[in-house]
Amino acid sequence: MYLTQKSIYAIQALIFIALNNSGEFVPIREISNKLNIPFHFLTKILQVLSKQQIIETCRGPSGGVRLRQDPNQISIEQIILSIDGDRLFSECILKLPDCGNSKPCPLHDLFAPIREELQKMLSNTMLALLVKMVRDNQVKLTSVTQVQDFFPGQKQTKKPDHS
Amino acid sequence: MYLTQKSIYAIQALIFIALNNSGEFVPIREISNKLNIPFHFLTKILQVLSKQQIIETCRGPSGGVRLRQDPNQISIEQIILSIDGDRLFSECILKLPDCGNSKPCPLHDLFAPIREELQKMLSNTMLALLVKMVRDNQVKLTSVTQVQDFFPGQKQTKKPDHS
DNA sequence: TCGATTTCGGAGTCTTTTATCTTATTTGGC
DNA sequence: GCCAAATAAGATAAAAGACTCCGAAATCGA
Ligand code: SF4
Ligand code: SF4
Repeated sequence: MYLTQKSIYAIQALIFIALNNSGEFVPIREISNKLNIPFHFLTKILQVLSKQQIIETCRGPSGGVRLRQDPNQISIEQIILSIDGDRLFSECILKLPDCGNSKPCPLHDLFAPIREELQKMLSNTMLALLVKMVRDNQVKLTSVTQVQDFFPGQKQTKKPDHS
Repeated sequence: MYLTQKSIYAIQALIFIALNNSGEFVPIREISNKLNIPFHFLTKILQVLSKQQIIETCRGPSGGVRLRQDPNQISIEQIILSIDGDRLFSECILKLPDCGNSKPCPLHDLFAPIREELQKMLSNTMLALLVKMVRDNQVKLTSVTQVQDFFPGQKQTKKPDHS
């Protein structure tokens, strides 16, 4: 598994939060319900993202979470690093006990470039791009739900580019 | 983690077995000792490789395991597929519940090419290459041991290409 | 044949990850 | 002040992965 379940949930949740970036706080319960993410598990993940200054939280009625940074400034790499650390970008494929640059294992020279390419791709992909793709219904955030179902009254606040 | 511990052990063990491809059987206990792989765990891994026709086994005194195929015909991809299945090459990075080609998730188009490149690299890398690199001491199979320590009397049976 | 050696195969244990439950603490509105 | 709504935090449980144990079966040599 490339990412831990935590990172996967974090990315999905942040897309959902960014979809509703009207400045209001989104309740964690709503994210949990709409995306089918275990509630208490999700709260702990969002607490980490809060400490990393990616989101801010507010307790009490009409509380919840919202982005602290511009979605154009949040890379997927950054989200993964916040939750999983640099495991995905530093771990090798063979994991020899004493590996490192000084003692490369058989696959090092073949694998390192691919790992770097993966990291570059993720650092160049901003949260805003994923949000746009979901908003335009080019891709789906969950298996059965479309973006209109998340915000029934809203329905494409941006100008529809087609049809 | 890219590979399971099982696959990592399998690759390391196969390199070790191929290093000693004199036609004799290598006892699993020896592999376990030299490479610091838990013995009973390794036993089960090798049983799978045996069923996959990659190695053959022999019980009793002077028994053990040996390659059934030419190391030039065994790809790293094949080893991984035997142990882990195609998880590494089919799983997505976001793992949406109902994902697939028909309903791509936001990262699909960005991630799929990298995953394919990884698979291509692993299918093009044959066990024999890793064996050669270890034999030439370009890389190490374990943290502290060199190839001479594995087979003290042997010491470069192939003609030394350098020095 | 007998005993030692080695793989085979099933069941069980330990550890990490994932998920749940329960109890605080904060916030806003009346 | 009081209640309801929401996050914070710690303890607990379930699931998966990694590893161990034990008895059985095969093989070889004396
Ligand atoms: S030497 Fe390279 S490929 Fe080998 S374990 Fe270390 S980082 Fe991974
Ligand atoms: S759509 Fe593609 S990237 Fe998304 S979960 Fe499926 S395979 Fe992975």
